[in-house]
Amino acid sequence: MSQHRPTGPNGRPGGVPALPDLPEATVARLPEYLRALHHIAETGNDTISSEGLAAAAGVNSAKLRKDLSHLGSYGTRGVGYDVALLIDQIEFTLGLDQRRAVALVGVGNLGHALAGYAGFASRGFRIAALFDADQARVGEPINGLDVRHISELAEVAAAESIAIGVIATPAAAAQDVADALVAAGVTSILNFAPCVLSVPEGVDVRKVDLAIELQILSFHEHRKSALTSLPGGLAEEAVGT
Amino acid sequence: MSQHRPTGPNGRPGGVPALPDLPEATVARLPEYLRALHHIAETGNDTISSEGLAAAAGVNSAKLRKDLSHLGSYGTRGVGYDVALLIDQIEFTLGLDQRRAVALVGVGNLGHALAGYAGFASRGFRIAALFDADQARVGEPINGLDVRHISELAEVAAAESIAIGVIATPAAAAQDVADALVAAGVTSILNFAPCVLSVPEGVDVRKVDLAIELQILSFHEHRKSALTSLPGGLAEEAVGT
DNA sequence: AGGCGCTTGTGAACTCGTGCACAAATCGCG
DNA sequence: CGCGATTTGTGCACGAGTTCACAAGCGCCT
Repeated sequence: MSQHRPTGPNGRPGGVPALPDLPEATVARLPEYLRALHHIAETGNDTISSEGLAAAAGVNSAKLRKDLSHLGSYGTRGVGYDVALLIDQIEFTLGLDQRRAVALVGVGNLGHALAGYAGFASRGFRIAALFDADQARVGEPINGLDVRHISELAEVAAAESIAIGVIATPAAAAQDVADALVAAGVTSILNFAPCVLSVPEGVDVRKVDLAIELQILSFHEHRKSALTSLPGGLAEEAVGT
Repeated sequence: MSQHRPTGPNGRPGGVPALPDLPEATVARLPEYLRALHHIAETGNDTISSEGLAAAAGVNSAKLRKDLSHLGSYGTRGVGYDVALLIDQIEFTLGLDQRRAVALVGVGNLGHALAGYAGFASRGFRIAALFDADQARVGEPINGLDVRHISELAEVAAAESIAIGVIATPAAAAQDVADALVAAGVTSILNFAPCVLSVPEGVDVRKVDLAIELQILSFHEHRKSALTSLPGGLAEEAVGT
């Protein structure tokens, strides 16, 4: 990640973090900008215009500029943005200057794949432990880590200072796992199980449901095929992410 | 899925589909309502109030009512919604009354897991074919399906009338795969590769990036830990999905 | 038959997000 | 040194989405 911590223009003076209260929509796009910036850095470019970065991230350039302006003024008019500086700045904002430890619960079909997903390691995270409720799976080595029983969660979470948990269990087990994660001090959960989790205030939950994504696409398919039999054109652009 | 196709109140008369031009935000929530409804149906309930369904789907009840009102008037005042009728209605709207064929490209770590994910089959989709560019993987049987070489894509897509494609390849290959899918007649793509795809007008793309989800959680972690050292309380609710 | 309690459906205010369009700032060149 | 080309940062208007609050409708009980 970042070596030097720039105290750029309008940088947070006196070591007090800014906490500029970013719009949620902006936060959701920052990771995309970050990925695009890393890609641009690899091609050897030192600076990039808002137009170029916006294209690489698949967004409107005005939106990108407004998003970045929320972090502070890190561009140079007439020139563009310093790629390395912007990478550092976004990584700091996202809290990626420290490599965060993640607990993964459920090493079934999907959990297995997640445990081996290189994208986590390369983008700021370290899968610190794997858990499962099935005693038959406990002890199994996956990607250099032994699966542990869910009952050890609290102990391991404390030892590894884990604050983020990933749930990749069947829906029926997900709420129990979420409760256990919260009890172990986890305050952010990524839920792959197709169900709603209830968690105490202060705990963030994000949900990824693969079937839902397909169902949304199905709707648009349905709509498109209905349109072909109607007079109006079939103008439709890629649906927002 | 649905057996009978109800022509409910204000139902589309004369076989002309309604196409009520649903707000995109509503479309994105319908699958969640559908999942909750199936769950409620399993518990034996025939009707459900907006309050109850909203709780099961994790949303505000006013929002739920407005969403459902876009599909037409399928509730009964003083009573609630007929569960079976609503399921049929949402499935029709999402185009799930036909089981849609899906092509999965890339049977690496993640693709393997997706190929075996039971949630697709149980929620309206049929993985019709698996593809990979690596000749070493071609022929490998996964979950009852043989992996085929990507060059066969167009042929198979036509034979199986595949309109939806899933990309689970490395980012470097994703654009080529997307081009091949579009050439094969696919008009909806679910992209798991961490990159922006460019596709012609009329093709829908949805992106799922697992690392991005974690990075968004990381931001909130970062923010929470910064807040603990500040005067104000740490009030924060679960972040929107 | 009539009234009462409950629940839906929706008008209206409000918040949030987006995109245009332009002023301000910076660089390079003559 | 000044001017023009270029690009950022942002004020403003617009549109989408959310939430409140309540009228309209339905069933049940007396």
